[in-house]
Amino acid sequence: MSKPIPEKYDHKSAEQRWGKAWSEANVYRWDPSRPRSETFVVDTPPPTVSGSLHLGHVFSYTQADIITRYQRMRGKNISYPMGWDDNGLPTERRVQNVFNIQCNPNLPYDPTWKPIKADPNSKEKPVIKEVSRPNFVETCEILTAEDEVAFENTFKQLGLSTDWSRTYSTINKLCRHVSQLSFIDLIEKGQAYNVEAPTVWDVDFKSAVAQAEIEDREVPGAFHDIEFGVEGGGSFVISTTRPELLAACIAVVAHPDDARYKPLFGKHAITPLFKARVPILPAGHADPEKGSGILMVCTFGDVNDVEWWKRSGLPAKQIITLKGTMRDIEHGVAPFDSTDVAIANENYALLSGVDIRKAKKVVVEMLAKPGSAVDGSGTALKGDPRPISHAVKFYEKGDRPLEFVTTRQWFIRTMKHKEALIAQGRKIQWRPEHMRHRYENWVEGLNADWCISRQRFFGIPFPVWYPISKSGEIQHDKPLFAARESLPVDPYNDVPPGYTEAQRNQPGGFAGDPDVMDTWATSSLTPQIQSHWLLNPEQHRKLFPADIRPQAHEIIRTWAFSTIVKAWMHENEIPWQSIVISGWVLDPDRKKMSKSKGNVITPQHLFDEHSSDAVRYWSGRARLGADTATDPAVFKIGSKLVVKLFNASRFVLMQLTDPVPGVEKITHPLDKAMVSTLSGIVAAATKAFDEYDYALALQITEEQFWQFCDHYVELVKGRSYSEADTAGRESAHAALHWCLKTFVRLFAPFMPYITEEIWSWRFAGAGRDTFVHSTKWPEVSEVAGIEGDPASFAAAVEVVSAIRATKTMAQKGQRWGVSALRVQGSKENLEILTTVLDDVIRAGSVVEGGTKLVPVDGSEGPRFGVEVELAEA
RNA sequence: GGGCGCUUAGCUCAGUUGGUAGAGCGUCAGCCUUACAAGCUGAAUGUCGUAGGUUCGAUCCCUGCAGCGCCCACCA
Repeated sequence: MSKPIPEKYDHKSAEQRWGKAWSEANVYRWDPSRPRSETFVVDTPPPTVSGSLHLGHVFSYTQADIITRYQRMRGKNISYPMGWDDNGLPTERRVQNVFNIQCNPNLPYDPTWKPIKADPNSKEKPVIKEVSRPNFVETCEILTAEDEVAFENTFKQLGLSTDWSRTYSTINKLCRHVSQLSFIDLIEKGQAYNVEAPTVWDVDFKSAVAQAEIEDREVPGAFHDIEFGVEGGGSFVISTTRPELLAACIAVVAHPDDARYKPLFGKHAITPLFKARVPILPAGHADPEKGSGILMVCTFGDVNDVEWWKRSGLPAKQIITLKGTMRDIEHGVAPFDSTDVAIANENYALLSGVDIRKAKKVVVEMLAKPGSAVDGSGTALKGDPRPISHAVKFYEKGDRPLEFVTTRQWFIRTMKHKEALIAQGRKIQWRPEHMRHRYENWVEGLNADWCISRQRFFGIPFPVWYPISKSGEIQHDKPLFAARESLPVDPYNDVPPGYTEAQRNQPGGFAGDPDVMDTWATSSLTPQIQSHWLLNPEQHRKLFPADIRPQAHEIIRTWAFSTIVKAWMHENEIPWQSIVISGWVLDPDRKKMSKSKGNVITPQHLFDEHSSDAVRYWSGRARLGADTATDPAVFKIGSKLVVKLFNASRFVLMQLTDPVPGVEKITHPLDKAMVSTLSGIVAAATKAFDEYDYALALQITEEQFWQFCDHYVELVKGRSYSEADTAGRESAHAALHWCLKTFVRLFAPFMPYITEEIWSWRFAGAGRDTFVHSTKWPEVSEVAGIEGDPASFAAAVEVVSAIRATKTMAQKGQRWGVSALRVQGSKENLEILTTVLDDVIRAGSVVEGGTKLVPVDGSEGPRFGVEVELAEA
């Protein structure tokens, strides 16, 4: 029953020992045989496998783990697999660098090829080898597997109770399968489509980007005042920050009520340099207060341009290429329409093929030249450019502003479903509740459908081919979709039904879709990946929708949003009952921890120095959604608590008889009071946990635990050691045992190692009770019928504290004797005190017969007046 | 410009049916007390951001304002 109790606690060996024991006993395995009603499903974030885990991961994953451990102790069958996000751009770049390879999707799979790591110290210019997409994916899996081992070790040391037997990675076959199924399903439901249209485009990555991946950055710019001519005479000045788009100008607009420009509406303007004849029209989005109040519409400068162009029916003048250069004049794009083709051509020749950053300078120089004005009388550029600072859209991983260019992309319809998506969000419990606003705010602000295609190589391909006409044109409007049964496919290595490989890229043959899916197109399916969705409908019913989605708040607009979209479109469901949002980890100066700031803290040395339990304690103290500063003091408090738990448990357990009396032996009023108080804590902690307020549960548990150590254990010591008072001793032992067992269970979700250690000494039993993490969460019913009066405990504490204070003021040790103790109080309060007076006298070292209780009237002020007389020696 | 959150002791933070302010850390003073000196005992510390309002009474409810942080939008 009981094991020898060690004298010192070594957290490092305990972490190793218990980690191994849990794993061998499969404590965290999901049991597929149990029904949905007994199951608790966690939709864990798959961390991006690149670099290392930092304290932010530790913080948020711990919070989810605490909730999950609580649910497990409540008897739930936990489904909690870890995933690795190794899909997408970060991995693609690393694989390229580490192996000196590049993906060429046009190559066939080469089963004999093996990746070789490049020497990172080599001074020679690397030779880049091109490999097929399947080879590239395999290489990626090799590289990420290494990181995944490191991640897994860190998470295991942290004590995450994930089911490591069910780990997935977002590029693996299962995820490719589910992602492609999702795509086909959305095609069939009419929610996915492809179209050639102006799309947000990153010129460095040469890929489309979704609205969710765009961020604003404040950058310097300058207003350039450019004079336009008016057909039939006259002129006006436009202020623009993007003079390089002048050649792409298709119209000029001003606000319908703007008196300055009203007379011009319906007329035509003539652009400088290119002498294009463009209409002057009213448009609501023009702000009379901004610039000169009149602006040019270019194809395409911003969202307004795109919107306006779509409605106008005017032909686009696309002058920016996918590479971020001005289109070549050879392709016959210049001069578009012009009233003076020769001059337009001459001017555009200077821009042809030029990088857009340089093009701005070139255009400005041309505009500043005498004679550049439309009527030839002076310069078209009026005055000097006026520097401003303004927000510009960037791809979140990019370095150059985004452009709008016309490309063919796959989209998922979100714009027309805003209402439904908000309604779905309202069916989900958000913790903290106010995070729901972020979601609704985002949905309401959507201005484009969700673009899911990326012009990258590494990722999940679209299960799509296109027929090629006899004349060699790829027929994008007649896509050939893979059959569901054939998934997953790679259209560059697999052949569409009815074709042969020989027909690939041939007139009359077919071509594979070259794009891959956006990472979020896969991450949006994490609940369905865990449940195996269409691949295993029975398992899906047991695991979908999930119970909780833990995640960070900055990815509400990406991960949470896209997951809600998919669950709704596929099955008209919410993906999870609750979404619990963790806050950010801030450095001690309250700045967000991030790689780019260089203030990232890695967890390993914190584990070593303070123990995993202490680091978890720090995470558990922070409330959901609250940004939390890294405070070394809190880690210290955590390790102090670990040590205290160890010492107090050791002390309590060593004084207990074997076997320990059952709770029915708890008869002493002080013991009953302690038990009742703690049972109240159990009820409150349980309620807090059910509302995902684990931090409150920890706070009240911790508070009560220190009370237990400082007061109860001290008060009860004498009785516990007593030879004479058998009933009193049994009562004390039974109470100490139940209280400690209860504290250990209450702390278990937060500090899995120290609690398991203590559990093993005396509490471990068979089956479910083998481990504290599989045992039952404490329940009030365990001590049903024991109704103590917490006031008696409080009375004892008050009087003992007064005795201690007297001794401390007298600079005496606490063992110093008390020759006389006089307590004044109301009759009722004295009666309460009397029930526990024996413990008070022993704990305070009061001489026999030295105690006097004096009843007084009135109950103002403190409950007792305590006079203490210290013994001479 | 729209939205959200925060503002309580030197520091980190608790404080919901509104009733004379709490914890830990730190500070100070003591104490080797039948576990724990990585301990124990005790002490000091706040016009609860600001200005109004509601109320017998406001840290808590309402309004304005300020500072900090975040999300979104605009960005010619």
